[in-house]
Amino acid sequence: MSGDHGHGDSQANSGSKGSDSHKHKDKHKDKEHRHKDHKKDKEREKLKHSNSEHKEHSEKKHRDKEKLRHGDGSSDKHREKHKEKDKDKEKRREEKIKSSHADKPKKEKENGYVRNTSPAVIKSEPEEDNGFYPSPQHIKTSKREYDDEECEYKPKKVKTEHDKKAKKRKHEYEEDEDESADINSYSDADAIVVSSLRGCVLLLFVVIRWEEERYTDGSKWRFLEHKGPVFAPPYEPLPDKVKFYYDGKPMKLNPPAEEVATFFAKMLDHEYTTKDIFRKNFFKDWRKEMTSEEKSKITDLNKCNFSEMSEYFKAQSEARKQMSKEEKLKIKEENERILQEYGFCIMDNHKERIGNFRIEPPGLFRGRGDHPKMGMLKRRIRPEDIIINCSKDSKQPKPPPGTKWKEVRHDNKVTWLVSWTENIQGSIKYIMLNPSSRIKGEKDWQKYETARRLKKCVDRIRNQYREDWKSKEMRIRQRAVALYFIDKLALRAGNEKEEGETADTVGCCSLRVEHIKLYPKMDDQEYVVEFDFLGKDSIRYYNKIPVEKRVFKNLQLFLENKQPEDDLFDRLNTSILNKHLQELMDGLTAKVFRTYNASITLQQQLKELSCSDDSIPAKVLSYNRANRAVAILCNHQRAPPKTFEKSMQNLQTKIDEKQNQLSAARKQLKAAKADHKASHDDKSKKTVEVKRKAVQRIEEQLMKLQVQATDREENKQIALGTSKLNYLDPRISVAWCKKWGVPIEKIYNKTQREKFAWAIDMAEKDYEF
DNA sequence: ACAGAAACTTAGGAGCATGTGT
DNA sequence: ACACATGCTCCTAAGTTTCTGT
Repeated sequence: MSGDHGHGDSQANSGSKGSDSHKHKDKHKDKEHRHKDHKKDKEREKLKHSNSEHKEHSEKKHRDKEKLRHGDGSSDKHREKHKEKDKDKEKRREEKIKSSHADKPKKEKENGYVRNTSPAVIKSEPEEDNGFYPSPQHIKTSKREYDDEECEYKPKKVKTEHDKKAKKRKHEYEEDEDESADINSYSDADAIVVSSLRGCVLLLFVVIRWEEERYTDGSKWRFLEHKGPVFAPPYEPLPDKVKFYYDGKPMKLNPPAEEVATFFAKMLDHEYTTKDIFRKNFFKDWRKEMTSEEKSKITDLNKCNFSEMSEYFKAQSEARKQMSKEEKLKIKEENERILQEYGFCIMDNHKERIGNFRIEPPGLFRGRGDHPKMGMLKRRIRPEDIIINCSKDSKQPKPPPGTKWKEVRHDNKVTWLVSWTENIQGSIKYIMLNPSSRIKGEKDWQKYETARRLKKCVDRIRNQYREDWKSKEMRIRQRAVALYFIDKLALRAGNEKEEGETADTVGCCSLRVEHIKLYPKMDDQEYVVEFDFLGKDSIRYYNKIPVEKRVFKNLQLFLENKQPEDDLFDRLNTSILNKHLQELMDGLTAKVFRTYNASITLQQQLKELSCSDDSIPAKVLSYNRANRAVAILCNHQRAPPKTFEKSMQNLQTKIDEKQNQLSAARKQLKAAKADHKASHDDKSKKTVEVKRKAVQRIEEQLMKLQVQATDREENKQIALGTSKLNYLDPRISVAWCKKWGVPIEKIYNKTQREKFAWAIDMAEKDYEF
């Protein structure tokens, strides 16, 4: 598998800690060989450019391409939080800082490092980005202002009078409940609303949502009506012929124990059913469901044989695939009916799509990465577990016959419709609205507006933290270095987590000593920091970057007298950091940096890569590359598709074929030309034209295939979706499409267009983030 | 001021629907 | 018409931030 990617291996493997990585063969091996090749080097080059926003950071960004997924079971090291501070150590560190601070001016001169920002300048800036919110008039007057003002979603009651365009829109949208309304008069983005209108008696005012009134008191809605959740179907006991064997002997289980056994049987093909923790947790929870008789008999999971059950389920799913068209249609219709009945709610004057109206079915918990609770039983949720949230004056949802809700409340300070407490972590789960809803769209918009406000003061903040690297207080230095990482590397904040409750993953503030390595010199670079840790979802973050000398020195200081499992930033946590950020800019938190850096990178990359001479597919490739730069920045990875190699080969075959076709066509053209030269008649002239066209067409097709191949290769282990959906201001993409004449459908699929309807509606081609 | 709970966003993967080429 | 690849939808875990109570 690695043989054909020669030069990527050393890097890839250097970070692989997995001692039992062989267990994960197919998937894991692939991930381990996320290799570096020329294309990727190019990519990396681009990324460097993309960070020119950080130009005041003197060093260039060197991002290592190898973002490897970490093997399971590699760090079952026992950890102890050394939160108890050793007073002596502390004192010594503080003293060291003081002394190093004392001789700083000298050093600074030596370095020729001059601060170019006078305090006065720093001070003058806050006035600009603090405390200014546009009046309602600002928001209304024009589209441009819509884009450029920070339409801060500080709940101001804004009843919008619409500008021309909005009026037109309103006219279009403002059909009332007449369900025979002409579907064609609705925009694509509202197709979902339209389809929901069919067969629906509910009153509906489709008004353009993101221009509607907001609430000043923190309430999220006035009216909320829905039908409650859809519960998982009840358990259907297995037919008698399907047997479970214990110690080689058939044994009929009672339904509760049988149900849990089927959960295990369904997962038999998964590698994790072989894991000790998984098996242990499962067995413990399974036994809780057994009768005392079963309990006394079944004492060893290794003696359990679930294979008949497993076969049965495989056969069932096979049968489902083989169903006739009619049967499939019937199921589809039933699903549609349920969607229509339970999938929508009325919030204020809109009928809105609900996100997840189905209650999570029971099953075995599988956390990601090395999760201590994997295999535990996720219990069935009953109506008695459910809290309903709706408005007092709405028609309350009815619990299934013979059951009761746990509670019905009317809390309009929150956006959820239904909640319940989950039994694995004891956390609360919610049913909320779809991303296309007004309430989510507005929030999304607000998020990007906050990021844009950061754009205005990011220079000031960067100067500030660079200044803070010199502070005499340890906590301030730590805060400043952490913020630098968050800004430069788009790391997550990194909350503390309860040990033993979840997989051992970290973010910036929770980095431990063992997660970084310092290299005063590496190849031709100085002050290189190597990061290697598991982040959210146990996705490995591996990166080597040169940092400024001062950062490097600080890191050395933070590492002094610490054990590998000690916190790197022992005087810092997310709440301290965010409090600080809040003082720097209203609404600023650590994650805003990720949003800001992602969006600004996209904008820059698009500017750099787009070329008006390009064909549409080439432009789309440029877009995907810009998108990819962001995904790399944010470390959004995916497992290479199972069929990757094969599909790549197929594509290559197609390309080869096209090339043959092309040379054949060219020959024909040549022959036709010669023919024409000889005869000079009309007929041969026509033939030349026909052949010329053919060549052209084939050239285009070939180009398209090649572009496709490039795109796919570059995308092997990078997931574009996450950044597209959560980090990139959609107005940038919309504006780009308008500017370069690329249909929006090339960039966003239907769901995405629904989610970003607000942006599609408001961004013009000159929009700037 | 802090801890724990609540609320809400961000995340990757499974599985299914759809489209495409033969 | 069929097989197969691809893209999309759903699912729900895992984060961050905010709120609440002491």
